[in-house]
Amino acid sequence: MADASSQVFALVDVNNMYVSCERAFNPRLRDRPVVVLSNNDGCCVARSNEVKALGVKMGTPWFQMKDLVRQYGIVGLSSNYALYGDMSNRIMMILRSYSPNVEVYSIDESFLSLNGLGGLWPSPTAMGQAIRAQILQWTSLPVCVGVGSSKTLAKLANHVAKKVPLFDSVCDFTNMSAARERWLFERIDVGEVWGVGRRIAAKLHDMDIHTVQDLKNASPRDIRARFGVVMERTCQELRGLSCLALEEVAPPRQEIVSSKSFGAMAVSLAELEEAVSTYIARAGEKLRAQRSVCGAVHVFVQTNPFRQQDPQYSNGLTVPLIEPTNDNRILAGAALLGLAAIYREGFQYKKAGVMLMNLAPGAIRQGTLFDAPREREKSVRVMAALDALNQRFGRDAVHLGSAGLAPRWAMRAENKTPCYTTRWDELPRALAN
DNA sequence: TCTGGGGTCCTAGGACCC
DNA sequence: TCTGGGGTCCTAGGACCC
Repeated sequence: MADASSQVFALVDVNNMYVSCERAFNPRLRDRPVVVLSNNDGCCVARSNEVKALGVKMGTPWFQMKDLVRQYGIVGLSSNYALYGDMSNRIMMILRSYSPNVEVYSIDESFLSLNGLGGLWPSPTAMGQAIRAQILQWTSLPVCVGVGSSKTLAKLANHVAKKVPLFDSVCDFTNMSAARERWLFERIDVGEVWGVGRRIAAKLHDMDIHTVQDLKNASPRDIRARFGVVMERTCQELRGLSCLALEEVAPPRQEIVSSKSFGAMAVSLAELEEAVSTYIARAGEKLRAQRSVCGAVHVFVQTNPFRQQDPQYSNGLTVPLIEPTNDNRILAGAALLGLAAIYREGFQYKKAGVMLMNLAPGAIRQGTLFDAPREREKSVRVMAALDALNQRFGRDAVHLGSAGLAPRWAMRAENKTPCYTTRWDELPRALAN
């Protein structure tokens, strides 16, 4: 077993994955600026290099790009996740022929352990170029390869491979002179480091830590005091001390979410029920596929936060299950029960979703059928009581459930209203007080 | 008019117990 | 009258990732 100081990792990452997949099957897209769009063709989730060069950010709404689309002939494509998943699998198969130790990190990225493979290749760079050529030939997808003595360094090397043409898409920090590495690190913003997001980058800048080299030079103790153990690890990894191991087998999910924005607003409870039933079916499939049972079902709904002129409402409720299960009828019963409790008339709903929580290992299981009609009637009585309270204390003085599990950005304004939070099973007691 | 859909980990603070 | 302290569990929230 190699010790931490002699680890070598490679990160293989597909350039502009979704766009490249589309181009693989439609060569006419190769010389054009292309974006792939999210659900309902709402936002841009992948950009070709031409579009990045125009300054279009990840997540830009499609309708805000109309001028650029006219001016530069940008092609907008609806996403095709089945295709991307299939292409991903092909790449991962190729990578497994290069190293027995592969961690599939995301749909377009994998870490490889290169430990003990030194004798097979003249250098990691030669291996990286071989990988790149084979993937290009077999799938038409362009990849970049970064090599480093920690995952964080491999990530950073991958960034350099992408940005600096001199490296020809493969960058190896493990065979680079200290001076050259330092020269590079002094010219890369600290925000490019894996684990340093917008907020932390801003704080680091305030501390006069601007470049990768600055962070590498910082004292891990200070970093830990200011940012916690995660950033301390990042700092150590930059110094070449591997703290994050290769995770070859994906652990089972700890929660499973299924949610979607609606193309057209939903108004009635029946519309939301239909959507939520679909989400439960999808989440339940994933739950059973990983052979887990679920201890609680969270359901949430939300109006369109971008339409501030409309009355806003967002709410969520966690319904604990008496016994953990993966029986779809029970999951659906619980979700619909929760939905009935948080549904309010008079709003235009933009989004709904479910989250399966408190997951634990468990076999496929049949449960007792939920007595939905009776529970539903109970929830209607509870909602009547809540409405009475709200009439007495002013509209929306009392909320059911906690909204915290729905997307935060949409919730903040809403949460400023006095909010009474409770769990479904505690509701009768709460109402009695 | 039109604004994605998933996940993870860590921490602080409160409830509760002894 | 004097009014502890440590451990554990849970939740909400903040940060990050793709």
